[in-house]
Amino acid sequence: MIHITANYSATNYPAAVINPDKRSKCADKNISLCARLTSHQRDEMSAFSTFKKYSAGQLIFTEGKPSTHLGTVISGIVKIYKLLDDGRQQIVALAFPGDMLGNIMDAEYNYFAEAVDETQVCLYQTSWINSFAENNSALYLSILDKTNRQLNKSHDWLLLLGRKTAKEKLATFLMLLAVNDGDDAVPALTFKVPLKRQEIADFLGLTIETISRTFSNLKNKQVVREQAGHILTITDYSTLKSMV
Amino acid sequence: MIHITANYSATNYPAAVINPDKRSKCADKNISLCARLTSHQRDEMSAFSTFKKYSAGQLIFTEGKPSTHLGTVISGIVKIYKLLDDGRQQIVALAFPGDMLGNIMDAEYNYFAEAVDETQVCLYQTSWINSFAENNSALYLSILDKTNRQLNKSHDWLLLLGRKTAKEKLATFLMLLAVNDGDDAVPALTFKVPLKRQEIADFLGLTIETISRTFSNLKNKQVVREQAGHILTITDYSTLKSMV
DNA sequence: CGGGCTCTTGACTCAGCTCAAGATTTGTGG
DNA sequence: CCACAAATCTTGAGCTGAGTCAAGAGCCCG
Repeated sequence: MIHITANYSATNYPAAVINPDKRSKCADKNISLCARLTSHQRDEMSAFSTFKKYSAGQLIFTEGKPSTHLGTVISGIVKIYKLLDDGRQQIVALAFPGDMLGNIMDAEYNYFAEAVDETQVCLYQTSWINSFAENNSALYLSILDKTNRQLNKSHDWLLLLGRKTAKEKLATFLMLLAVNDGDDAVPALTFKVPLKRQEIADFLGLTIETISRTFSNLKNKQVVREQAGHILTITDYSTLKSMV
Repeated sequence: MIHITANYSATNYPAAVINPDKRSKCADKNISLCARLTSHQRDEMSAFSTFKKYSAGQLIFTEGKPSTHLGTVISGIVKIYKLLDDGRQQIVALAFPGDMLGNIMDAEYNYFAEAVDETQVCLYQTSWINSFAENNSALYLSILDKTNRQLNKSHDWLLLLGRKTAKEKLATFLMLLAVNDGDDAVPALTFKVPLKRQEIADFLGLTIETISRTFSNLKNKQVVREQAGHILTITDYSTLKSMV
């Protein structure tokens, strides 16, 4: 662990547009990394956060580049993916508001992070985080918590990729979106599917054609309905759930 | 985070055989969780560790059961897996010596951990770990480091399961074993394949027959050789590597 | 309203699965 | 140390779920 005591000002961040509204600080939201901190510590962290906006398709992190920042998604969705040499792609996670991006243990980013739609991200310099956390171990605990959640989700997805059929994969994905868009424990029955067919394919380890056919199948069986703009409605929740 | 201040003695551990050689403490090994601690802290941790032996096939953790312990593999190999209702299995990770088992953030184990061969594990009560780490944040950092490594490996495996062919999967698996059995940066060219065909299948998201055929294929192409007892020799390293 | 994405659908292929039968290895008891 | 039963592994034959290739339809945005 190298602690670089250097320039903690809001420079040196990945290229994108800085939100002109500087009042919007991550610490203002309860979803950020500082949930476990006191309000004083929170203010301190907030002062060193950078608030940024990315539009759909913009890269936030690049695999192999020096890992300078840790982020928290404030709004929007970020896809985390890896590539094989020949271009085959696998989305290894989706980051929703409250989810952490990057890590403080590695020298380089170990995946690509790309905004799926209009996305707001709060960024901290990893060097600053490391210094600050040394005297505020609650922050380490927060980061550990986020990392552990990501690991659990990865494990679930390994089971999906390795052992589920195309139908089960798509059903699981739709349930995930429903739960994510719902309030508390009540899944949403109508929501926007934020990913394109190709992205869903890259998340589920399938091809775009299989996604399309499987969607058609679900529509024919009246399990889901879809309106223009990828607005999806689950019309037979119990059947969908039983496919997961 | 609930800190249960209770009985820290060596009771309440998962059922198995306690090593009669009580002198063998985890902290004696450099591979344990306490690598970042001072020798004094290490002694303290050591006093609360339980050293246990598991024979091949014995369960160490059971998914869904209360998460009472955090472990470190001292010797042997542990398979971490998840199950679907109908019995389909996916090994989500292999834990080699030095690797951590379990977590301190969740109330229940979220996977099965089973000894692949004769395995020695060092166990700490999660309640004790949480109390101790509050005043020794280096321990949180160690756990974060281990968790982050596991996450990175999971991401690599998601790419493998979602996007690689059977040949590429097996080649990747064999390279992983070679690197793991090698010294430093030099992979071993001859090593024991610790998993049975069915376990390799469950790790790579394939069937036992496909594993067998793919092995035969590698042998026919003189890329590997196999002796009794699953002793494998890589005879054409560059070809194997190019398949990864 | 037109051009470029994105999505769907059809026809065909094929990697990997299933089912089945033997072969080989391993573990155990005498 | 051998015998032999059980477990594990290999191989073949045929099948099938998902991939590939190709064409056309829908839809978004300037």
